[in-house]
Amino acid sequence: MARAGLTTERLVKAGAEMADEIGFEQTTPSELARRFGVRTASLYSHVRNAHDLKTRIALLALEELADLVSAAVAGRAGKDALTAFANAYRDYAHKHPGRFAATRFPLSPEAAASSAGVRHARMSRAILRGYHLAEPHQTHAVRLLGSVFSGFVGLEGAGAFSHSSPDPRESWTEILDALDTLLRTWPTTS
Amino acid sequence: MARAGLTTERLVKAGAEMADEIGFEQTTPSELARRFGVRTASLYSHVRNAHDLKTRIALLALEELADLVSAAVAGRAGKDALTAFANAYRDYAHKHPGRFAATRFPLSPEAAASSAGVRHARMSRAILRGYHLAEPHQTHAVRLLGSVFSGFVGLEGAGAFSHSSPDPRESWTEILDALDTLLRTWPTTS
DNA sequence: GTAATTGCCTAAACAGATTAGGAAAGCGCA
DNA sequence: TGCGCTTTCCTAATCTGTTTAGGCAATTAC
Repeated sequence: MARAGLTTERLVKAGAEMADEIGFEQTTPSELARRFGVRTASLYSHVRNAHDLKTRIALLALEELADLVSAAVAGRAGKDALTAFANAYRDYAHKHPGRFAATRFPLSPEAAASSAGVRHARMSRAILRGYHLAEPHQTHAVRLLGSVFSGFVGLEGAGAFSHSSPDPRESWTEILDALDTLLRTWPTTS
Repeated sequence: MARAGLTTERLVKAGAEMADEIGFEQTTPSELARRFGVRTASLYSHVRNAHDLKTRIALLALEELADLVSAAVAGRAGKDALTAFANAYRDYAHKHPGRFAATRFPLSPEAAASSAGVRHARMSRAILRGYHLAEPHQTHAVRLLGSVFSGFVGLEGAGAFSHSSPDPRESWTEILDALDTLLRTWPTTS
């Protein structure tokens, strides 16, 4: 019988594509096996279990996202960098909804430590370099940016903006304007 | 054999408590049946299926949250109302993590229409009344507030702030200050 | 007290996750 | 080329969760 050529990497890659097609929740070992034309049990030599598969997809997505954001931000500063970061993030979520959902999969401390989360944190701080915020204000601002991006894209994906006008893209643009203004005049009165 | 006294309402209520204890994902018909000391199949006279159970828990949580936020905001205006809204929201997520997760369960259009989502939207707009923003800026600001609250609490719950100082509460306070400033000086230059 | 109703049961089918052990494909090496 | 070793995928089996169909017993209504 011809072999299917399973490897951990191919499974995770295919799992990520599957997530974009049918949703991260529905990305299960059995469905993945179906796509490779093998029995479910055959995956277990390459992936520890269902949770491990999802973790690996999450790590892949975090790396991809970090690569894209990093490329988008390179050579930019100030508001230019802010919008490049934000748009790269949002574009990724739109093009790869399943992978984006995967980036929200709760990681174990060990998995989180080996993830691209560190790169994400560093990039957020890099954005703020042009705004000259001292600690602890910089950390607060990093957290605000993360909250806005994560929250907006999450709500948009959940359809929270679907039943009201105007188009979310207009809100996105105006919100980025507002954030830029806010960062330039951050109230450091604590 | 003595009856367990199952009703849809009791099941949903218990399901919500279960979600807070073991997580919304783990809130399944079989586990719920276990807690009531009945067979899983017995639930199916009161709840259509697993998805229906989760939807009902989500609707319950949305109502509860709307009640709490509404009570917190009553009689307040401006920054006072803003922080009351925000804190009620965040407190609920802390006290009821499972229910809060349930509020993010994707609802069908019909379920969403019959949900407390409308109340949430109305309350967000009420908050902004004190800031005198004209449309479409008010809508953009509503979406920003929703994004920040949802994003911050989501990230906090996922442990995204656990491995860096300072305490998220400090960020929360400073972010609310910043939002207040931002809303009072919203850049209407579109 | 009996009839109708309702509530929870048993039984069964089915799908997904996971483990153990087997057979055969492909590789390294004489 | 052919031998054995390793790896890959398989079968078989178990367990858990979801869901439907049909039955008996507890409650309610008269």
